Amino acid sequence: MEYNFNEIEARWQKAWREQGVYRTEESAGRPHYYVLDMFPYPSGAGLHVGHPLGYIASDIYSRYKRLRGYNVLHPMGYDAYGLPAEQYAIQTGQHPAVTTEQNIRRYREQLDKIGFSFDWSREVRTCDPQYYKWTQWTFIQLFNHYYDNELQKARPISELVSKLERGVVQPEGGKAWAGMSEGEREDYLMGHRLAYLADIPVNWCAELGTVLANDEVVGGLSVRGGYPVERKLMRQWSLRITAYAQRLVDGLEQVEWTDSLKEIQRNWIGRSEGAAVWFPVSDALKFEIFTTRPDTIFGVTFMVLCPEHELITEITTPDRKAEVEAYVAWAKNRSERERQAEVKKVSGVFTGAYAFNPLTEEKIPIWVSEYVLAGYGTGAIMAVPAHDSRDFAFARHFGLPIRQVVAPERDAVSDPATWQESLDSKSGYSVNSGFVSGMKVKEAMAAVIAKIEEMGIGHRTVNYRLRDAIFSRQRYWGEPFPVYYKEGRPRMLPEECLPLELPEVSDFKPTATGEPPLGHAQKWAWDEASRCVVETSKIDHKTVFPLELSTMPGFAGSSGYYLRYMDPGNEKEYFSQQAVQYWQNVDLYVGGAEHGTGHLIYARFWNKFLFDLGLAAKDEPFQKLINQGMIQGRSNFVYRSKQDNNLYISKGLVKNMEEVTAIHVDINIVDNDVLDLEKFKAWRPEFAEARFELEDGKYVCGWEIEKMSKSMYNVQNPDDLVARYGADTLRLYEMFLGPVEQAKPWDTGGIEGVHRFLKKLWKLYDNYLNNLSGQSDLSNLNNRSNQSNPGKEEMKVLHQTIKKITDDIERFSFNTSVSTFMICCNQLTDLKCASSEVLKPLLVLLSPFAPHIAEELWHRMGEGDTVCRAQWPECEAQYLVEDTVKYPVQFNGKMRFTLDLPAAATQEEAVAAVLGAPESAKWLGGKEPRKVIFVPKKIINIVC
RNA sequence: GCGGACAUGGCGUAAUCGGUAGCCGCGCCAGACUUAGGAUCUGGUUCCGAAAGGAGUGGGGGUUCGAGUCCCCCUGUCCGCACCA
Repeated sequence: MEYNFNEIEARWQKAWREQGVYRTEESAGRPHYYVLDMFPYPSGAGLHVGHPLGYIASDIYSRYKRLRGYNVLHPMGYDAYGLPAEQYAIQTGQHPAVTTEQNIRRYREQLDKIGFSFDWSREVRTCDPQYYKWTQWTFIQLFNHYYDNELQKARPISELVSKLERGVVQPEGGKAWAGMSEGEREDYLMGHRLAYLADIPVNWCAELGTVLANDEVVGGLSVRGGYPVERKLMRQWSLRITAYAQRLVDGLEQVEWTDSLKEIQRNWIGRSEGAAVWFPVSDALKFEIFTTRPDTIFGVTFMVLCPEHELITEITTPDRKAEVEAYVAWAKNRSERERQAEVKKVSGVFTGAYAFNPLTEEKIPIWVSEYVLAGYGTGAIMAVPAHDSRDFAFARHFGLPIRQVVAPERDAVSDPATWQESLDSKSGYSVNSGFVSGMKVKEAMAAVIAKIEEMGIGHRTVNYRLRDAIFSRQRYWGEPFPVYYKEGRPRMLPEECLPLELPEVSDFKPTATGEPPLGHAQKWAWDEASRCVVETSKIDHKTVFPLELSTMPGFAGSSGYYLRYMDPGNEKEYFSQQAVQYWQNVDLYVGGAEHGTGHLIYARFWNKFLFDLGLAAKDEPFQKLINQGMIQGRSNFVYRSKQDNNLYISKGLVKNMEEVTAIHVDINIVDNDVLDLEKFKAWRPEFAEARFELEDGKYVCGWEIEKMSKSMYNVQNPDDLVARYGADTLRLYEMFLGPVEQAKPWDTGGIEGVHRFLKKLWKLYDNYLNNLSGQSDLSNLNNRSNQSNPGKEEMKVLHQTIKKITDDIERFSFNTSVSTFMICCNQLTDLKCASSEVLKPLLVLLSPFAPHIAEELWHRMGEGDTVCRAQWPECEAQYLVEDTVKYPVQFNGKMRFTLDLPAAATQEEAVAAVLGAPESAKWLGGKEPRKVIFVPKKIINIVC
């Protein structure tokens, strides 16, 4: 019988779906395991072969764990809110809900064809009101909580209020709680809520009409679309993720992620230890700076404020005023891109004012420069040009003094005027530094901190590079905020009124007045009395109030989705305690490393907050994480002659690339770099009249590795491959390509080999089944092996395979597993294996990788139940032991002969065998060997 | 500039503990069966050499009886961050 993969795969996919084979229920007593994929954004382009790479790997592991007796949760869903659907809507007027629904259907079809074991009854979509109800609910909780630095966890804001009322806590601003007005109190609390509204400098992208989070901006351009981004002060919702900075750093110790990804997160959080120091300007005025090098305080020769610093207008002397104002205005108008492009250009202006160094009592000039950032530390620095490269460049540019206070060796002082660069190293000794002179840098740091703490002018502190996450987007296609505005202040909707559903709008573009698209909504106002959404026209600011017009960003919906999978149908809670106590957290998370500074930080923060609320079971959401490598595209080119615009020259005949134009050609009309001429002519009208210069009768295309993208015609669609080779071949081939974690170009060159293996495997089983029914040549049967009595050789092959496959899966080395199967199949074919005791367990081993063919053969072998519910075979050690092993015997590292020894030979037996061998005599010459290195089953090494 | 990862045949890769480097597959070469082959099967395929033999895991050095693997330096590629005080 032929291996008819299309028929087999369709039939089993249907059967699995109808029987609910992959349904998962909580079941006490069974060990549980949660395998999660990063859910996809359903884009209009559909899946390409890069998407399933991680899904196949996680599917293999899920199926393996199930066969091992685990109750496995392996869900899938859609990250369905996002910019592309909305931009498509703006262009075509199609409602994002409609296009999203279409895309989801297409994704689902494509996913189904690959034979994944997802429990689709648990599907979540971030744009489903029953899902985003809980995104909104979490936002309200964030608003109603603050971070208690003593307890190191989130607590209800009412507790803070109570502490303030009892005087246990004093407001930082100086003004007492009791003396505050209602408004002042609300402002104060807003400064502590974990979700808060504030005027903050944001990344504003005019082209997209929205603000963006830091991880959505790269090099001053938006990640999506690559449009310019500028800094702008806007009133925005933010999440106080910085409150969790320390826990986000600490938590990395507990999880099994790659070192590189942990390092990416540590860098992003950017923890640095140092000191905060107050520098007085006058008796009434002082300002705070942050430094990681308190030991260099004796080397301060000027101070620098960022252009946004509030003190600038107060301290600037009248004669400098015009110049300073001009500089500040210039700096503020510069785009983010200009700033970043001109990082090396030094600019700045002197304010005319001076600060006093509290340790040296010197008068130090105060400057303003954009190299000091408003968003980090206090937006003000003490400049130590001798030991900081940026301060050094600034000092050189403006001719400011440079004073050495650290020397690489004790008293190795030189004239800084001769220096080419600053001495930034922390190894060395303090010099010219008063009471710390002569100390090592580390000791000097501690001593200076102790001194300033004693003087009450500063303290040890920690700073983070991480910024609070801006949570407002001026977009339509996102979760609405459960917020309305009363007397100019935000109010949360009552929890019972959730979800607050996204309203219909007439236009997805921002309004003429610059309001977000929700400004177009006819019905977008909150009636406090009837507690429902009413027409916008009814807003009277007495009983009917305006609702928030911005929506939540993409990371809102993806921050807690893994928890919702545990209990997706729950209408009363985000997820039940019963479910979360059973599943705990994600055991294995598979996805791309590009989410390292976005989703993976936000989700950890979200989870930690829910953990503080007593909802999440674990502090960290993702125990083990595997980053699948990106699959790049392999583009093909044709070469058009520059002389003759209809002449296309085969690659080998192109003598000079100057004479031709390389044109991207659709990889679907190219096979093994050979162009299909007829399909090429039919591809696009301009090629209809094409003529070719062929080599050996073929047109050979050029190729290059590029990003997989529509515009380069190099997108490999999995459906075509499934139709041509079957899902099992695709699954095996994607794994065979190389380690899951590694980035690699997509190349169909080797897919035939994998497909050939499945055909051989099919034949192996087909022969066995034919022999059973006596339809074929019985001489194929091996004497040593029949159905009830497998030969020892076959058992050896089987058990070696069990061991290898089990080890491979445990360490996620799926590419080597595929090789192992090929070897096993070849060996069993050579042995003419005809024993169900060997062939059946092999199908169980194969089923995580190639579930359809395994299932089909499993049934043909007479099994009733699905192979998915079989038991993973145990490896029996007796079959792994070789009777004898050939040992290469080496003298002084040079191999001279081999010896047959029992596999279980000991050191003594090995030595005796070597000494007894006639070959030894000439090397040892009767002497005892100096040393014998014996590696069981591998090698005997003799040192003479 | 800072941080991280990687470097093995013509290609994708393997070598799990420091122990015969190159498994498996692609490609290529030769052969078999065929009217035919983009089907199937068999054998070969790191490089140099007719062979014997020699060289060999980006380059240089070190540790070791023994290094693709460990340490130091260099080169190259990829990724992350980037005026973060």
